[in-house]
Amino acid sequence: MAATVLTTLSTSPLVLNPSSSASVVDLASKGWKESLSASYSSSTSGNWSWDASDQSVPSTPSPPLSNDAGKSFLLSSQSDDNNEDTESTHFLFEDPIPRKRKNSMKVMFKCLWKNCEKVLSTSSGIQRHIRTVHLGRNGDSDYSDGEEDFYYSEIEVNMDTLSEGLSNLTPTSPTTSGPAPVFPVLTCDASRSEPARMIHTPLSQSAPSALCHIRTDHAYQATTPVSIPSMPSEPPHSEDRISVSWQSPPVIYKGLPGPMTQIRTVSIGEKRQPVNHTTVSKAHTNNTSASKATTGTRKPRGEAKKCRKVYGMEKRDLWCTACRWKKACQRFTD
DNA sequence: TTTGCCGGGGA
DNA sequence: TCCCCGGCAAA
Repeated sequence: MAATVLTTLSTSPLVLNPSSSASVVDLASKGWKESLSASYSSSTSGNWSWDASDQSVPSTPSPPLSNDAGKSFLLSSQSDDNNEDTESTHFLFEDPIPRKRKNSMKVMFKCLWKNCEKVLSTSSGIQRHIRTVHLGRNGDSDYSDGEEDFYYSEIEVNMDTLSEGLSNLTPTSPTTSGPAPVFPVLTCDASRSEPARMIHTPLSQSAPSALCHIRTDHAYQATTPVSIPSMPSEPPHSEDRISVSWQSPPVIYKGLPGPMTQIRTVSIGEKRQPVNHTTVSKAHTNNTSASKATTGTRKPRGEAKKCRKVYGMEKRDLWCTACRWKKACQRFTD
């Protein structure tokens, strides 16, 4: 294995700096074995535990990556900065599409299990955590049926503000403002594995609003039955169950004071918003919902289906007159 | 790119 | 007043 790695490294164009080869050799000779035997942190007290040693990714849908090539990438990146290795590993192994790195964003994986806020830096780590701690499975086995995917979510953490956030973060109240977050009610006690998927709501509903912007990757997984490895014991309703879990996302934000962009707080990367909101301060969180009014008196587009959407262009005679005249729909009002 | 609809204008 | 449509902005 080590010889293969070294051979790959010697031919890899990525190793441009000869001075780094020493550490590479060092890592290859003694470090890789340790890094492969994933020792996940089983601390239950800390909400922010950093699992830097875990680099095996047993059950991700990533495209197959050559082991040798992956190792060479991994080792060469390790030689640069040890703190970066988990991210670069994640960068290489987790995402088929290279993630845009903005400032110092870091992708973490947060356990969504009730009363468990464990955050790990690798998906395999969080999967193993869920497998062993919550699902009661053998932690040594890398076998995964994919169920763990439903119990953790990917979050992006701005490392610039993480240290600040850590000082304020408490296990019981991770929010700084706004309504108390509703953590995912997975009803694990009733019947854990089966209905949990069905009940699993879009993750943004459970987003702790202080530091995390939870991506809705699981919505994709939920609507894509292919992504769930088939299991012999899996009941035949799995697809029905999965499709039910996809609710219309805008429902989540009803009753909240402003557009959804306003409930996102500041310390997380501004992925969706253009220039206007990037410099907003921490105290400037929820009550800026009127900022959109600066664009004019145009009322925001409603969520309801309109005549055009419902009937289509070919049945335009069924539209309400307002829709026919390109006015605000009167039939499907909001 | 599609969709909702404002604002304006013709009949 | 009815009807149509250019064009803007949100999705």
